[in-house]
Amino acid sequence: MRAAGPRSGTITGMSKPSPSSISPEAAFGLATPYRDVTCGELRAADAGREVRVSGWVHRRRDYGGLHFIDLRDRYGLTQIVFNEAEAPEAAEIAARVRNEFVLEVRGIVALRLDGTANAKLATGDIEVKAASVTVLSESETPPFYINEPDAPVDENLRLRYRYLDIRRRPMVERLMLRSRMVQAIRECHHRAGFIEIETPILLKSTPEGARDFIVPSRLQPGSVYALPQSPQQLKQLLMVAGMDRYFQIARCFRDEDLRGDRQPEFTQLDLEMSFVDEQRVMDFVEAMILEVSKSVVPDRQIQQVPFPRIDYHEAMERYGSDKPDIRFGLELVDLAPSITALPGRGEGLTGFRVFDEALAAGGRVKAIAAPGMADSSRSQIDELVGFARRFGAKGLAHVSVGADGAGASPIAKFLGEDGIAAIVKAAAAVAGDLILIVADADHDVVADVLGRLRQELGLRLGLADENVLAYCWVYHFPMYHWDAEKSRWDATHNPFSGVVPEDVELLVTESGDPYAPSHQDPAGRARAMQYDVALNGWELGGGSVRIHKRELLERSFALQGYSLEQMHERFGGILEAFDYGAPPHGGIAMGIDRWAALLTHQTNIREVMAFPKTQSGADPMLGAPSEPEPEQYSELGLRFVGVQSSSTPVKPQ
RNA sequence: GGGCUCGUGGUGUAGCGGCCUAACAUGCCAGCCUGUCACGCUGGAGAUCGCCGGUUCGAAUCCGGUCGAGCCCGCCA
Repeated sequence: MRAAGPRSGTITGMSKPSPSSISPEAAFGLATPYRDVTCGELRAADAGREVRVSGWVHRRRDYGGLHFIDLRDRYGLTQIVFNEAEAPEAAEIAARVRNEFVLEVRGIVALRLDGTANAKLATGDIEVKAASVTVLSESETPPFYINEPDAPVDENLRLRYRYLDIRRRPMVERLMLRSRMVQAIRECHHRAGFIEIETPILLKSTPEGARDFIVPSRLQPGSVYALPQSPQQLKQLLMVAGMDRYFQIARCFRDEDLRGDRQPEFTQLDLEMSFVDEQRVMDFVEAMILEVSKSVVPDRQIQQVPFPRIDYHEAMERYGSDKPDIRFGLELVDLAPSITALPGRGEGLTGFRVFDEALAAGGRVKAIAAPGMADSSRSQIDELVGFARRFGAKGLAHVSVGADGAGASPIAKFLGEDGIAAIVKAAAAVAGDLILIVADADHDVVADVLGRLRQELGLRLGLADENVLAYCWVYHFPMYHWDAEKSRWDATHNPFSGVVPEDVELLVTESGDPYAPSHQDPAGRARAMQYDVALNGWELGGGSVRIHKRELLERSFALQGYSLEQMHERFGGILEAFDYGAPPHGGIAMGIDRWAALLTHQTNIREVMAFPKTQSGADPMLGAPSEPEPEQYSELGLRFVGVQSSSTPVKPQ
């Protein structure tokens, strides 16, 4: 089983490459000095061919004088037969080979014996009768199953041996799908006249948004670069530069805590277009998304085309989310109109103090009706109450609808039978429903809690069809939200987002001093020319038509609490650029990892990344992050003085 | 910064105060087997139960700490 002696008849081992003598087709082909065909391509029609194949030993079946080896590569599996009677030398090697050895096999393609074809394999009609075999590489016993796609493996172990994990079929398929996806994206953009431009990874730090990753400069000790959170400013500068349509598959970095859908480095499809309005950007992006989806996952049903376009306020009212999962209903219902109009209570009162106080404070009482949950146990209800409390609700009232269609509830003693009946009617609830009610003075809390409950219950109750892709747009987000701590209006998405034309006049302060924003400012009502695209309850991407006039940009920045000096300190480059003829422009950024995850039925973007990090930002395979060498410190003029947090760097193994 | 869950032969799990000299499956090793494809049969090796400390007559099991992983809140668009 040690590598067989010198190989004859192949060109491996040749030490002096000569000028090419093969055709471009052959050069682009998969054949190499080690193989004529891959492990996935032989068919019945190939019977009789003499071939070389190379790959990994996927599985062995040993019958003494007869050995089967399934040889594996990225393209598939091919069964190799070693027969002691026909090729004793090869059979002897085969008997001693183990899983994950790398072999080169020469032999004849043969139809399998009658009744022994394997319908589960694309190559199942044939096998290669081995004439000779070379062990190209031996392997230790792998630390987990590579040949059983469904076997669960501890994720840390997978990451530590990622190169083995990637050999497993599900990972191969996900990475191949992602590659096809990016290819389809590129094709769409090139067809639409976009040009792909790379932007720097070493950028200037901006204190806005997420925490930057910092790279110290050796040439300018004491100064740092920042890794891009996104190429936002650069793509706008490319529009000023007249590139008209730019895109990039861009790596982005954010030094924030990780989640299943968040890694410190991730990939965005970043694009920007000149001379466009919201409609034009959304039209292109939607067409591109459709084409990519159809090309990559042709069997997945797309819920609605054209994609629904939902106004932000409507999204919050109906779904309690700015990234609604529209595969199912379970919509939020406003109960206030029905339960404040009943006889026998005071004007506008419901009789239930919790509701009345919320409404009196300008809040809301809203509900969802969960089908089939009326018979929930006390502990199941308690669990839902706990869920609601985690997200800021003070409580969660419920009404269960019995077989007769009548509601029963602990709060019936406050609301009265007619109050409960009004709730059942308003919620359009039917027998078996459990109506869940949140009341709060803060509308955002009501929407958020019910929105999360809606999403959670939609998945738990199986209301969301896993095969459906439900894309939708949410547009006209508020320009700003009030940052009480810093006493300024904070950009909801990005500080360059444009305001919808009819709201331009709202970009003023109540005091009249543009640098003295307050909570009462009309700016709080201004809507942005900003759109997000959501897929099955995940935010896939977001963008906007930008402000391209310097005067308006300065007004918007003033509301965001930037003095003139700060504005120039942070955004001087782009402000100056806007003095030299900026075209109207807009664009979007989409999370490639999230998109790939959703297209492969994953809930975790690590599953579509070749080398992701753990939740503590570590790479268990490479041992990153690691301590720098002392020379690296001194060259950069740095010294480690300790950290306040308790996180400990991971030691390389 | 916080909450929850998990850590037992190579892998995945069971065991949750004494009956554990730690079980099962698979993998691994050896032998047999010429038509299998998760081959089969026989035999064998392999874990001081993440680590440290405590409680107890007795700890894989209970408690505290710590390290690591995952999910979530905060954070992040």
